[in-house]
Amino acid sequence: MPTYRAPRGTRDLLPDDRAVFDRLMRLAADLAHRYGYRPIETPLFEQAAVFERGIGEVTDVVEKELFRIAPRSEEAESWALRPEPTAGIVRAYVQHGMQTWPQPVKLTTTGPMFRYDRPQAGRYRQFWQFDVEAIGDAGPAIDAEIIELGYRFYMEAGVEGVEVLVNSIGDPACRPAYVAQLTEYYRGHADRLPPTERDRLERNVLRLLDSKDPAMAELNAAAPRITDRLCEACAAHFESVKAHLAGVGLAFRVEPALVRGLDYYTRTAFEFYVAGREGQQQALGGGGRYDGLVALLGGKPTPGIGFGLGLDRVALVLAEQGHVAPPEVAPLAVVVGADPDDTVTRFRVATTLRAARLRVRADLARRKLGRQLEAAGKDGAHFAVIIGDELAAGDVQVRDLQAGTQRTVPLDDLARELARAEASHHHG
RNA sequence: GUGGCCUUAGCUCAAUUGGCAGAGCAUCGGAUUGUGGCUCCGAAGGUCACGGGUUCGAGCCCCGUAGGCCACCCCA
Repeated sequence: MPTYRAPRGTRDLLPDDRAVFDRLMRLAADLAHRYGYRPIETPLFEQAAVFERGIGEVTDVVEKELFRIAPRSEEAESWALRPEPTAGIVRAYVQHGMQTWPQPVKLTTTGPMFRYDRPQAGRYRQFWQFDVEAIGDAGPAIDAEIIELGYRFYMEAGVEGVEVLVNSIGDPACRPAYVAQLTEYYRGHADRLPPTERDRLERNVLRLLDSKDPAMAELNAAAPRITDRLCEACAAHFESVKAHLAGVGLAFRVEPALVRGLDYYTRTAFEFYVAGREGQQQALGGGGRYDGLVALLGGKPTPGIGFGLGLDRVALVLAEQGHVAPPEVAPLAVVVGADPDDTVTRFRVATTLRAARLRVRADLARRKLGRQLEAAGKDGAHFAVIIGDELAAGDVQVRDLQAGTQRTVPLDDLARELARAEASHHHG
């Protein structure tokens, strides 16, 4: 029983896990770059008010999941670890006057987020998101670009069975009326609401729509739909988003029950979902438009849209779908020696090869040659450089561990020979 | 935050109605001392998650705690 362990809901990404994340993060960076989004890095923590104001005081994320940092006595600031990246990025947009940059400002970041949830498979207190934001463009085309970018991430990552769900949740012009109507509808059927659902009626009516309670199915099917109650501007925007998606052949499903957990969303909401897996962590990512957020955080009224994709869940689903981690890049050569104690020479030869920019491991453990070669084989190294008595004549043995062949090479030619072998290996 | 199931070596798992904690893999070492993969031999590795209780005796029964998982809640 270890004395110390990783905190609840966190985990260590061991080299094999980290290799998967590396690949995903490289793909994320490459895709964002391809689409013209520039990397940004904001702090892992912010003034708590950034999240309280931005995300909404009465959301679950702020009410019960925010990782608050106890303020030091001499400081008034109340801080919290970021539960999502958008609020911090928008804060940076306002702070640095990005409204004077060419609009829209297209930004991306990938990193850990923190939520004080009860952990489960695919649900962690520290989790990684690939995030993309376009701030300063109200048009529907950018919505489609972002949705398509997110979908492409899953495709290029190799995730199978990703579905794209889209909806419009209206704006301040039409949503209040819809919410009122929906509240009235459910109140009229209050006697049919399970107790837990009755609580949500007053807190967040929209949440009733995506209830998993079977008792709600019939009631929800007959509930008024936001897509039927959008104002003219929102309806036109939504139609255009769908037309843009159809224009690039991207399959999507309109899901009227798709609502978002954070207050700042307006109009377009979307989610990437993978069906048919064990467990309920089927939402791989999601996002939406947040036309009110910049103003909420002290900037001029500025539209924005973005998404966050959960890398932990992508890694989980990839593993479930049978995708294995890419093999670690094995060293080109391992320097071994007949004299177990002569680590000086092994270290020196390896250093020379590394200076020639070759990927070389030195076996510095004091074990006999057979064990050194065994370890080199397990490493997957292509060559073993064997140092023995030939060194007196300025030679070493170079053994091809895959072919089982071996030949004498002058130490002076070693780097050149290995470099040539590596080049021909890569091109052959 | 609610309920349920689970926790034995680094990993995957055994252990009779309560009666001396084991295997495979991995690790390290050996097989007449300068050659890996195969094979054989050996070693190390455990507070049976942690803390109490019952009992002559607890990995096994009871209570609590922690962690994991599942369903909620929520979301990525």
